[in-house]
Parts: sequence; structure tokens; C-alpha cells
Amino acid sequence: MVAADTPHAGAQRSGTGVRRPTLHDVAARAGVSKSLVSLALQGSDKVAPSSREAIMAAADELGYRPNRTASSLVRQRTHTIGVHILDLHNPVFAEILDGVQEGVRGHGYSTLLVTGNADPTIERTEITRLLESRVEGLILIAHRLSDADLALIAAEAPTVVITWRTDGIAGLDSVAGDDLAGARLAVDHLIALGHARIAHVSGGDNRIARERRTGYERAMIDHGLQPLVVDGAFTEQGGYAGAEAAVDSGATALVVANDLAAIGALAALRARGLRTPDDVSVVGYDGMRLLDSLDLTTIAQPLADMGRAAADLLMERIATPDRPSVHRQVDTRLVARGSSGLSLGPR
Amino acid sequence: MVAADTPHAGAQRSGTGVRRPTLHDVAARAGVSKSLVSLALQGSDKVAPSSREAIMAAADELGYRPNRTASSLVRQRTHTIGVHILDLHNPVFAEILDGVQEGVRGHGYSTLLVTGNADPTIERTEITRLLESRVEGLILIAHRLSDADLALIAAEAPTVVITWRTDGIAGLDSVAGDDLAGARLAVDHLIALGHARIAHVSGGDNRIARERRTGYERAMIDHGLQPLVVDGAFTEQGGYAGAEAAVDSGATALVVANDLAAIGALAALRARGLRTPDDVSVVGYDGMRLLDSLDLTTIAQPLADMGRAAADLLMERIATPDRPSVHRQVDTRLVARGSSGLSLGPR
DNA sequence: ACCAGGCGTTGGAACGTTCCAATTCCCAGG
DNA sequence: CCTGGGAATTGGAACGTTCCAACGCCTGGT
Repeated sequence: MVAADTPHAGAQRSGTGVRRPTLHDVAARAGVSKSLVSLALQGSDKVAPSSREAIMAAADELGYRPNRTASSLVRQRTHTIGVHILDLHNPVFAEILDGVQEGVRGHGYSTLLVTGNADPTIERTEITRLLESRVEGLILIAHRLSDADLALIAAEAPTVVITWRTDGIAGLDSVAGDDLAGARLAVDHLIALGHARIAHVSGGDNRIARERRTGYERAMIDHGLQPLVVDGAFTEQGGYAGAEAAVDSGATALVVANDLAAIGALAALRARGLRTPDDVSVVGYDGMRLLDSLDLTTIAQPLADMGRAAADLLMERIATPDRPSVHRQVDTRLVARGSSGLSLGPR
Repeated sequence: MVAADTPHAGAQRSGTGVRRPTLHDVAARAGVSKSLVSLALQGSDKVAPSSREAIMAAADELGYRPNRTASSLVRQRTHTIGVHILDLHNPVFAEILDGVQEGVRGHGYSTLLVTGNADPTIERTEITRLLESRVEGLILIAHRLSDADLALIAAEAPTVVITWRTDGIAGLDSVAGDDLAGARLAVDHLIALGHARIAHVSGGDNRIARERRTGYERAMIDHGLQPLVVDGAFTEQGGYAGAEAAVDSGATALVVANDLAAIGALAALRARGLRTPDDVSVVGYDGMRLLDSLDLTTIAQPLADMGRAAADLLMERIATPDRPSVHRQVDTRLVARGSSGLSLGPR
């Protein structure tokens, strides 16, 4: 028993005043130097068993908790990676995030999470914050940044973009499916079921939406069919409105830009008294888990795997910062469920 | 122009070697002391305009980026709060997280996010990690910790538990709806629609599930009806299996433990060729956004608001660590949609 | 001509670690 | 009895900030 004025276990209140015990305090109580405490706590084998015991006991009694900020400062490593997520509302991103979490935890990293609410300005400031916190890498689960901004960011920290291919930026890797091919899968599937009036409910004006739309258009043309694109968005509301417009134009099948919008489309059809798939077939895109229960056909991507792959890629780049950029393409496949079925022919 | 050996803007590669510029470097280039640079960067008004300009220019040219870890160390503030989320797969938690993010960002905080995958051991180690990172507060979006663990944690950092009321632990506040009353709302609604054979698909063996179950049972008994509880879980699979068991027992209406399970229940009914609400009515619990499109009746909680409320509570407690514990109860209401309707009477 | 006082600026200590170089201690070998 | 050397331990510098006390300088009042 030493130093009556050092705080002791559990006693300090959460808030003001009472300083948390440091290495010094533990050292004083154990009767050794702070260096030895540091060594012991790191599990070094050059600490005498007797000292180790005394140190552990002291640390325990004081409720000592190492200070990572101090440690980070001197080691020049934070063991933290920054994650930016475009939109927490979309379960798809949450599923990717889940994979990311699992992947980085496996490597002993924590995640600092930010959202930009799809606003490039907020996105930039939030990412700046991550950079100031000296994250060792960055994973962007979709973003709205320009290539120039992206290059600046990637120059400061290894970065992985999930959701679309990004080439030609040093220090940056990407993970994505092939949206062109995926959209074609949907079209082929519906044609095989006998549909001809297949419409596309678009995802708005952004990179992924354009890609999927193009894939749809090309596939239609290749089959000698007339593309029909109606405006939508990557939201339930977007899918709802788009589906209405599409059936108004006489479509018997819908290739919807993403799953969320497909759920909205289904609601629109239901509201109109149209049955799925008897009257109108629907195919979504992304492959979120929930769709299984909703019996919705979709172009599925291995979401959690994408997150894990991004984590792996990032770890590799942290280890080898100068290696060339890598794009990891995940496979996209059609998961046929009840929302797509035999067409009853043009009405 | 000074110091030819200092790194210059954009030039340093992301990885090895090249040291990032520090206050010293900026100071050297601007021809002033590091103290003045620090002052200028903090926007102090006691820096001469000429110096300020020179400093800003130098910082810019060097691509200077303040180091938050160093700053945190000396200021004893990290401006970071730790968030633990039980399960990223459940959109409900994501919606709460979204509110949390918004709430803390408004106060200039970042979030360090971890998941424990519903395993108390992982949960503890992940939260330990947060504590070591010296987060200034903790928000637990559901957890599996014991009260003892919780008390230990709350003694180290202000903590808010979302999802159920937690009393009697110093330094800890909570935000939740009234599950007892909520379950009663569901029962009342179904009885008003003429149902009598109302079953409850439970959420398994955990605190919330028990609460909702008890609410259901009491409401049934108060109405002179016989409770019928079938085992389920807070997952689609749980709801699916539970719904099968319930209809086998002749139920015409289902109060399902949460929305995810309700979606599963709907799938089970569909698979059996039962129509909703004509054959069987279904009521979920939680109020996730998606349900609107799915036309599923639910006992709704203001999820994002709960997240924001937790953030506010945490900010208050950080400001006043010693104030008494607060429980913020949010209101729970029935949102009637198509999945619940008039009963056709007992079959 | 001198001094008070404000403004702008500066050096240095501190934050809590890690890690290197140096020191002490002890024992075996000569 | 001395010495060499390994094991155990230690002091101190460093990491990049913040902030305090103190400094020099200029201006204006007397």
C-alpha cells in the first residue's frame, strides 16, 4: 500500500476532476519504473516474474487503463481505419459495413465511422476529420466525391472504394460488381420468361445508376427490343413513382435500379391492384438479405464479402503502400424468386 | 521559400517513410514560432494579419494536416464518442445509429463504432477498446452486458443505453419506448378488429422480448382472452418458424416481437397460401421505415429520434457528469397498415 | 526623455506513452 | 579476488500538440 493520494479502483467518478491513473501511478504503486510497467503490460518476456506480478496487481488495483492516444502518438500508428458510408438508411450499405467491421476487427483495427448524407461538402469535411485522426486507411462505402478529391485523399491515406470500379488513382483500390453485366442478367431472365415490354426504373443521375441503365439498354437492343427507361431514384419513393410510370406505359416487367426501389415498386403495383408476377414481374438489384423474405427476384452481390474484401485490400495496401492499384470484381448473379414469373403476354 | 528538405504539397506518397509536416515545419517555412502557428490555426485574434497570412500559405503549401492524437493528448479531450451496436443486420439499429450520428455531429463529435455480434465477450473487449481510445462517452444501441459490467463501464465514461430502461446505475442514462404498453396497443388493435385468437411470436430469451411478451400476455388476460405464445426470435427466420407454429394452433392474428420477424412471418403465411389480412393479420414492432412500403402494421418507435435523444442526453451528461440518471421514454404508437384487418372470424 | 501598457510573439513544460541506450546486479569462470 | 557478460531494470528523449508565463517592441502620455 502506497500513496494515499492516488485514486483507487472504481472510486473515481466518471466526470470531472479525478485524473485517471497513468503508467507512472502504476509504477509508483508497484515500486518499479514506468519503463518496466510498459514492458510488462506489453507482455515482454524480459520482465522478472515477481515484478510482473506486482505490476499486474498494481494496475488492477488502480483500475489502470492504457491511453491509446498517447500510445498512437509515439508509435505513429493508430490501429484505426476510417469508414465513410453514403447512406445508413439503405440496408445494403449496412450489410457491407458489417463485412468491413468483421474484416478489420480480424486485423486488430477499429473503425471510425462517418456519414456524409450524400452531400459532397459534408463528405469532404467528415473525411478530413478522419485524416486528422490519423486513420491508417479509408474505406468509402459509396461516395459523391470528384476524382480530384479522391486523388488528394488517396495520397494521404490508403483508400478502398466500394461499389464501383475506380482506376488510375494512386494508392486507391476498389471493390465492386459488374453493373453492366448485372443489368443484362436481369433483362435476359425476363426475356426468358417471355416478357418483351420490359422497362427500367432508373436510379437517378449518379454513376452506378448510369451503369445499370446502360447495361439494361444494351441488353434490350441486343435482343432487338425497344428500351423503356422511366425516372426513379435509389429509394422506395423513387421505385414507387417509377413503377407507376412504367405500368402506365404498358410494361409487363420492371428492372429496378436497386432493391430499395424495387420494394417501392412492389408497393406501387399493389396499390394499383396489379399482381406480382401475374400482371407485372419485378427484378431488383443489390441482393440485400431481406429480399429473401419478400420473395423478390434480384441481381445479388455478395455484400458482406465486399466489405471483407475491401478490408483485406486495405490491409494489403497498408503493408505495401506502393503496389499498383487493384480492382476486385465480385460476382453478381441472378437470384430468381417469386416476383418474376411467366408473362401472360402483352395486355 | 525556406528549407529545401521539407516535404512539399502532394508530393509525399501515402505510405512509408516520408514524415508528414508538423507545426514545426509550418513554423519554419513561415518564419515564425510553432506557438504562433498553433494560435493562428485556432483562429486566435491576437495574431497579426501578416503573420496569419504567411502561416496559412505555408500550411497550405506543405499540405499540413493537424494531428488530432497529439491534440487530444494535451487537451485531454478526444471529441469522440464510442457507439456499440448490437446487430448491424437489423435496419432498426441502423436507423437509430443514423440519429446518433446526426446528433453527435451537431455537437462536433465523431463516432467510433463497434459491434459485438451479440456476444457479451466480444462486446466487452470492444468496449474496452473504446475506453482505451478515451472516448468521452458511450452509446450502447442495445447490448448483452450484465448490470455489473454496465456499472463498471458507466463509472469510466458517461453512458447512454438505447432500447430499454436502465435504472440505478450511476453515470448512465437510457432511452426507450414502453414495451409493455406497446404490446398492449397491438393486442387492443387486433381485438378491435374482431380477432380473438391472437398469438404472440416471441423474440427469444432477452430483456426486450420478455417485456413485449409480458405486455401481450397481460393485455390478453385483461380482455379475458387466452394468451398463446410461440417461440420465435428477433430475426426473419424466427418470425417464419413462429408464424407457422401459430397458425397451426389456429391463430387468426399475430403480434410479432419485432419488424424483422414480422417480415419473416409474412413470408411464412405466403408460403402456406394464407392471405394477409384476410386469413391472418400481422402486427410487427419497432417501426422501421421499410414497413411503410411493405404495408405492414407495426408498433412504431421514433427510431432516429431515439438516437438523437441519446446523443443529447450524453452531451448533457458530459457537461454535468454528476447529475442524476435520466430515463427518456419515447412514445410508441400503432401505425395501422394493410397487414392487419377485419377478421373473418374463427375458421 | 522616460515609462506604462498593449500587442504580437516566443520558449518551454506538459500530456502519457514507447523504446533506446545505459546502468545495476549477480553469478560463473579464470 | 577480479572480470566478463547476461538478465533485469532504468532514465530520458521523442511523438505533435496546447497553453502559460514571459519577452521585446512600439506607441502615446507625461
